[in-house]
Amino acid sequence: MSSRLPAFSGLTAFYAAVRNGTLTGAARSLNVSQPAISRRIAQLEADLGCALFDRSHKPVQLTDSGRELATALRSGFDLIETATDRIRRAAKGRVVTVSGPSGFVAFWLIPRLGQLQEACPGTIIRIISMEHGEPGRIGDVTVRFGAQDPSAQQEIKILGEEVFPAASPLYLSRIQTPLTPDEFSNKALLTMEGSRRYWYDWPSWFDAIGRPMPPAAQFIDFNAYAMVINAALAGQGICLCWSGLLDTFLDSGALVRLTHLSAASDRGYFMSLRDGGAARPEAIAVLNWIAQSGATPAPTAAGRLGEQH
Amino acid sequence: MSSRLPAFSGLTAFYAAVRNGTLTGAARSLNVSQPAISRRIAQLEADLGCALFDRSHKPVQLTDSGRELATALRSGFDLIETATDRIRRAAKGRVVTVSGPSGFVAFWLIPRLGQLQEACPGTIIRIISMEHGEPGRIGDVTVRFGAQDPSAQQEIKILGEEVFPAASPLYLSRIQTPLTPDEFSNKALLTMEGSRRYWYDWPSWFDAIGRPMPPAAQFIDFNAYAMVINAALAGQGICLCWSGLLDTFLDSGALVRLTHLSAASDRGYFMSLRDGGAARPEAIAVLNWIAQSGATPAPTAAGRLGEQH
DNA sequence: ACTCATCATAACCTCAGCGTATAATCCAAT
DNA sequence: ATTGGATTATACGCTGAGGTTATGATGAGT
Repeated sequence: MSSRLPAFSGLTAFYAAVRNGTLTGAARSLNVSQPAISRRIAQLEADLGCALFDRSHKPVQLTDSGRELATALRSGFDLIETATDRIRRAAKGRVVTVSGPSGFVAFWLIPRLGQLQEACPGTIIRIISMEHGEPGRIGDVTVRFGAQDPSAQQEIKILGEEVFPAASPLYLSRIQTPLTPDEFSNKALLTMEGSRRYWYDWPSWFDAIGRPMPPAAQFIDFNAYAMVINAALAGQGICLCWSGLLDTFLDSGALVRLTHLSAASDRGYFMSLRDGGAARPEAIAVLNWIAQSGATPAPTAAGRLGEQH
Repeated sequence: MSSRLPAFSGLTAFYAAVRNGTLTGAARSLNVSQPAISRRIAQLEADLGCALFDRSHKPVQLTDSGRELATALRSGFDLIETATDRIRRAAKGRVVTVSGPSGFVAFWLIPRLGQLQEACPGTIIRIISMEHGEPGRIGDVTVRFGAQDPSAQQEIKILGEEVFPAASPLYLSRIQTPLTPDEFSNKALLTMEGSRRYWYDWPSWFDAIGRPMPPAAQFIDFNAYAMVINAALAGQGICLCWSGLLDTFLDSGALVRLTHLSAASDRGYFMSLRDGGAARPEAIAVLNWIAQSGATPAPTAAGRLGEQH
């Protein structure tokens, strides 16, 4: 590009003044101070060698040269803005956003991200971790944990809730093994702080397996499930594991299941498309891949979304 | 303008890369370093959400998005550049550049600039001060000092060379007045340093009036006539005055002519149009105004340029 | 395998361009 | 004619955006 084009800071300041009617209005619209606009336009006028505004009036009025430049800038900027908008939308169309509870994201989704990317070339996966209770639906594909909601739009259950205790070999090496639930007294039990009974915690787990809560258990609280698991992996105590969520750690032996006993409910991880039937094909492809990779073998009666017969 | 337009620093860097074929070539053409171009384009790509160049090749190749953006930028920048070029040329057409010896500029032309502007509304007068010996012709209207050049294109003599000594009242109050040339001994004579005998200096002035150079005169040298006159105005000595040039100071009494004796030659200030008969009307108008304002009443035989019967 | 050109990134530096303060000026209302 | 408010221009001080250099990674040609 020739150096004959003026500095764009001046052109954009000038054009903002044209559209806003005053230099003060241009400053507001560009989020700078009014003197900044004044100087930029003065520099542009020095470069061009003539006034673009008639300053014998307040607010300023365009000169003939200013009018000519404004027309060219409108056309030129519109061309560029239209092209960049199309490019941004095309790029955004290749982005599929998946949101879910932080535990699910950290321990189920992210470990499988490489496989997901390979399964969906050309799609950029964007992940948003959400805590329980955050409002609304964010992202093209949304995963939530909870009970089935019969009035909700179509959801796929990808993991049910089956919970059992586990600990790391490091922890177990410091205490006798195997450790049965009856022997949890005086043991460190890792738990989610501020639990709202939307999932099993230690008391409700023991209740579900029909055993009393062990006396003198020591609770260590965290405010995110990822921190609970990180503490368990570090050998700091016994955690509750959701079946299917921590398979990578259980399979690798980084965590060891402590008993065949488990508590189960009809809750689970449910996945849905924010836009339902109007979802983009890229989003449907991501949802289908997650569904077929989920530990729960049987999807809900709606089956795979997007498939037609 | 919407904030949706990307930063122009990125757009211009990208477009320069497209036109130059490589980022390195873009850096050269924009006079910045190659890393600066690299970062600017990276920021643009982050804003747009996609790659504009395919970097698995050297040099880089445009992606589909890059090609689309390049097309839009070519059109948009061309519109803007064409408009700004027209505006610059129109503005430049209103500019008439007058060049002349620094003494003439400082003491004759600039004091009359207000009147000239009033006589030529819509014309921007641009003045270039030149020292003797500088090459060529600069400016639409050129004033030179020297002898008439019969082979030169049409010139108007605006001031002849008639030279006499003068001093300020401040200086004269410190010495006896009136001061005749015979009494210049031991007086401070202000002179142009490095005089090349193209105009009167003190020795040649005394020779011209048929009197001996006064012994024991004290010369104070300056390298510009304007400095000589400023020193005289400040009461530091006696200067040589060119008639017609310093009328404003003589008329106001800031300088006082010391003798009716003067030296004269056929040299003088000659004015011409760089473009001769092809000069723009604005330039012709400026030349005519200067000619009619000059102290020399009779122009050369060619008369006023640009006048038709 | 080697060499060269091209490109990306880290670390450091500085001045272009910002904001604030304030004065000048136009315009509408009184 | 006066006044108050809005708009614009300019001086001064400050800082972080964007430059540079150094250097490593990588593609392409030989």
